[in-house]
Amino acid sequence: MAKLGAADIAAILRREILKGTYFKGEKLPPSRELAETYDVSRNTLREALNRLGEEGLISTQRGSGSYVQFTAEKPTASPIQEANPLELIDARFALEPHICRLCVLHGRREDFDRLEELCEQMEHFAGDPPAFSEADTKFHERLALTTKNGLIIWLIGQINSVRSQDEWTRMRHLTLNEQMIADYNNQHRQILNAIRSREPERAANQMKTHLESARVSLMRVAEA
Amino acid sequence: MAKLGAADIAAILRREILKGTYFKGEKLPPSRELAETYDVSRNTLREALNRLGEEGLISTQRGSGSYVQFTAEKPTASPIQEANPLELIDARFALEPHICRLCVLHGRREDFDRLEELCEQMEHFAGDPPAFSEADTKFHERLALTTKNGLIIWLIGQINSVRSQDEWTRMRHLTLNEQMIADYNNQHRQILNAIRSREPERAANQMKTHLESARVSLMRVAEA
DNA sequence: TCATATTGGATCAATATTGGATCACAAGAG
DNA sequence: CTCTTGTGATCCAATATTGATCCAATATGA
Repeated sequence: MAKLGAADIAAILRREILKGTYFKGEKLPPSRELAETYDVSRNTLREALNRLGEEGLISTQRGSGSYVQFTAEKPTASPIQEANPLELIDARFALEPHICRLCVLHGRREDFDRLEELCEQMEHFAGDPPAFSEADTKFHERLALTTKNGLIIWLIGQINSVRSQDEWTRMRHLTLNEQMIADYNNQHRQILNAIRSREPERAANQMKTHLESARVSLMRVAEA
Repeated sequence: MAKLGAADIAAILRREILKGTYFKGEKLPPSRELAETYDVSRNTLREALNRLGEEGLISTQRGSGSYVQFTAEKPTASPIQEANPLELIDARFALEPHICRLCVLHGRREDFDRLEELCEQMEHFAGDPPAFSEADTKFHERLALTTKNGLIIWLIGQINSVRSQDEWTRMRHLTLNEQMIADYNNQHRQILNAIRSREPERAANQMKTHLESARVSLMRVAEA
């Protein structure tokens, strides 16, 4: 990265403030610290702060610090909403295989029965992609619930609420022909069987296979 | 972590309240306790509470405590805040090994250099548990950043912001003797080496080993 | 009810941190 | 060359933080 000047630093900080990283009245890090963060001298950094001060974005008080004066429209937007489908599937690749392992550890009869039900639903909806897709989502949510780990359940919930989920769902429906659904149903069965027979690694691997199928079909659509 | 001041504490608590972590009327922990939690003097903490009081977010009653006055739009009920340390480590078990794989895929020279720096920092702080712990957190954050996956970075950020993180940190410091730190440093090196030599599975496995160590020492403390 | 513990309120001197200011020097652009 | 910009260093002045101690209001429980 090229060496940054006062104007660059001012631009960076200006964007941070306008973006809403800080609430109004919050204190910026000390000038010495910011200088180190951006790898410039404190003189340069102070010059940048002076410009922001002239713009009225911050006010700085000797001996105390610099304080944000600007009120952002929507403070702290969640970057989660901008995730793209490929990021999403990588996140699933991280979480879901291990979720399968935890299902083996913490799952009980009734949990497996519910998963069984959902499998049957999905098979029943083999000719109805939207209905199948809905049941599929429930199946993955149910897997998360079976871990009995509140944090993981929450994480999966967050992932499912990502806005790009819509796009993902749309793209998904494009790939969901009967053959694909049959494959997925088979994979879901494999996963459930592995969990039922208490084989954590096999369950995790079946999930990886499943996700890999999903990724491949996703990329095939993405190219088109 | 840089030393926190009254403005920082106020910012942290303000965000918690606005986010809806506390319900209206709920009592905040005693000032002495909060002071210890954030590792500041009670004077500083009281200064922070005073500011929140002037903003009308809380009201404090002498001899009784400080009470939240603000009603959050959506009382959140984010179950993430009640995660216990074991749930937390299971979530890490899910995410971090795969993060290592993604680091192999997406990491560049400069990413590895930064990780290298953090490794050196941790080794340098081998005799200073709090400083080591801080660098350790940064190392894991940096791994997430190296994936270049915004969603995963966000997920790790969420996990790190869990309130029980404090408890986890506290318990952690109990186990951090020099031997433990030496082990961790070795494990971090192994992880970094595996990533550098582009061996995704070895990197993931090293991370599993690392997390397993952490889990074991955590459970040892939990029993005591 | 009353004794005790807990909680917030307040003050003070010592120390640490922070922004303000200036200077000599170096590098690059015109 | 000259002018601009950034650097590193140093010192200063304003402010913040600390740790300790005591007080006052409230909560708790016998």
